[in-house]
Amino acid sequence: MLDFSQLRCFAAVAEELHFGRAAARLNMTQPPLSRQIQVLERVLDVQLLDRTSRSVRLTAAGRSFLPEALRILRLAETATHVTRQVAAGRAGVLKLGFTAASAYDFLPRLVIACRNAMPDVTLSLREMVTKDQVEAILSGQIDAGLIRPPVNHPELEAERALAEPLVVALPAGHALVARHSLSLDDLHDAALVGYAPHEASYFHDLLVGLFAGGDRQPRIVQQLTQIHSILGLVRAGIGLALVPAAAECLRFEGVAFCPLDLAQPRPAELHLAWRRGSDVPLLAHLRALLREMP
Amino acid sequence: MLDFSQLRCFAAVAEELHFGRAAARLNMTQPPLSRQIQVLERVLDVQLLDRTSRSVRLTAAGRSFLPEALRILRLAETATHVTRQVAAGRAGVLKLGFTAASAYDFLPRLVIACRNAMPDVTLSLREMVTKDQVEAILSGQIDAGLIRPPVNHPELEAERALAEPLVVALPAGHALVARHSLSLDDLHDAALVGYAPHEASYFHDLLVGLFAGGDRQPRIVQQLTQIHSILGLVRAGIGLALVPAAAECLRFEGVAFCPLDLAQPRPAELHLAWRRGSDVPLLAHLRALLREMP
DNA sequence: CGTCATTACGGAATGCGTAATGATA
DNA sequence: TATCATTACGCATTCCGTAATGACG
Repeated sequence: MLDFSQLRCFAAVAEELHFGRAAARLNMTQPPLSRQIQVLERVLDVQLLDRTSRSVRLTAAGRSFLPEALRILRLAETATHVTRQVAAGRAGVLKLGFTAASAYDFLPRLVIACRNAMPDVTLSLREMVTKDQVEAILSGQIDAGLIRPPVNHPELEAERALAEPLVVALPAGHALVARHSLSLDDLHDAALVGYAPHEASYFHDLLVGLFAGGDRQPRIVQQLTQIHSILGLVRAGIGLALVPAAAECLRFEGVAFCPLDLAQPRPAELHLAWRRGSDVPLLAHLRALLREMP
Repeated sequence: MLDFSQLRCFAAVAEELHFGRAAARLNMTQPPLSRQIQVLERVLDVQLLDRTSRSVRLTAAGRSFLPEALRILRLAETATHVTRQVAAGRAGVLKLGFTAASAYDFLPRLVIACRNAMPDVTLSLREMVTKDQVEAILSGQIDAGLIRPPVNHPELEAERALAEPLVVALPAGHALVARHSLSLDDLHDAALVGYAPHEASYFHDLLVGLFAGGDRQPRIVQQLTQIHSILGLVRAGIGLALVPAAAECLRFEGVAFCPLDLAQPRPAELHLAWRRGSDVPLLAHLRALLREMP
């Protein structure tokens, strides 16, 4: 069967057209080189070289085989190199899930940082809600996911990637638009567009927690899942909404944003989750990258 | 260093994800298979498989290496196949020189016949005058050439590829156009556009031979090299010309052709020439093809 | 305790290098 | 006769297969 060492021998002889020089180039003596070529010719059942004791010339078949041999050798070379890079986490593909809201500001910054730090790495991105990401991580469809906490599946590990403030979204003409900042007290009378308890449980629970213990609860007039849909209702005057600060990136026409003062200034968290004991080398680099991000 | 057998072993295990089944597929026992994988991993300095005594899984590096390994194996397979085909003369490139006149009729027929008989063969064609073709064959720039005889260089061999009649080219309004055929006698008074003695020595000598011994020589009013140029002069009424029958394929406007009766009915020969002892396997097939051509 | 990957070990084959041979100008 | 590819031969290494070991359910 074909053999890399035979290919190297043939390439050397074909380029030198001289067994002695080729052997020197290969750090070996002529006799074994001679035999390697003979074996290769027997394996192929094709004469590659016309040789007398005075001259060595390529046959037509040899001329056709030489570039193929070089190509195979080059391919083997790059394959080993790339594989080492992948093993070291400096190259390859990382399949990453993300929630819609993280795409507004955080994800693009992550992609840019990744491209700068690891140019040979490709992020394969898929938008999914948190629950689907957990499934996808467990089944191996994605290597990691940017999800809303808490991550309490025993097969998963996670760490915080981002914590951002909440802001109040108001319709452009609203009386509170003029304020520099708002507190929860300012919202106690307001109609609020809220989050669906199952599909957007993280923000739903966050809101419930914020208002827990207060005398008067705000009126939740709708419950939605996606932030851009919520802003649409805000714009239509259905109510105000509490959204993560990244929502301001949307520049939603007819919607204004106002900072919200809270005891916990950055309550909206995004975590990176992955399967416990994952052997994807890229993951370690991605986590290092996340920790360095502002 | 990398090894084809290791690649085959890895491919089998990566596809089966089971050393036992992979070993069976490779017609070997598990232990050497195990070691081949270990050696491959040491050569690459990369772990390709995660294996417990209960399960075998690919690592990220292994997933990236598998398609490369398969590609290398496939390439090696096709390279051996193609090389065998080239050696057998059923594939490859044959660099063929040809004279301008042979391109009118003979060369296209040869190309078609070649394509039908040997679909994996490419003819690389170069128009050159006979003298240049001889040089090009000797220097290896072309493998063979369609040239005008005689071929008397000791390093060359040749055989006749084609013998065609001569025809008389006349301007459209010429008195002799009405004739069904002409003889040399009909031309003894005529002005003739002839061939340059050096650049077109074959046709020059042919004409000289034809009229040798006759009482009155025709008047050679011009000496050119290329047939299409000669026909241009014929059309302008400068004189008649004797050209190979293939020239009729040109459909030169304002030029008529008339058969020429000669003792030797097909005096214009085209030969295939090649370097003596050429080892180009395709050449044998091309010669066989030529002999079968009408 | 059964399955499956790995390690241990003995024998065969492969491959190197040195020395001898053969062919060619 | 000098050069250069090939054949001959001895030695070390590699690699297979059988047998033993070890890990995991």
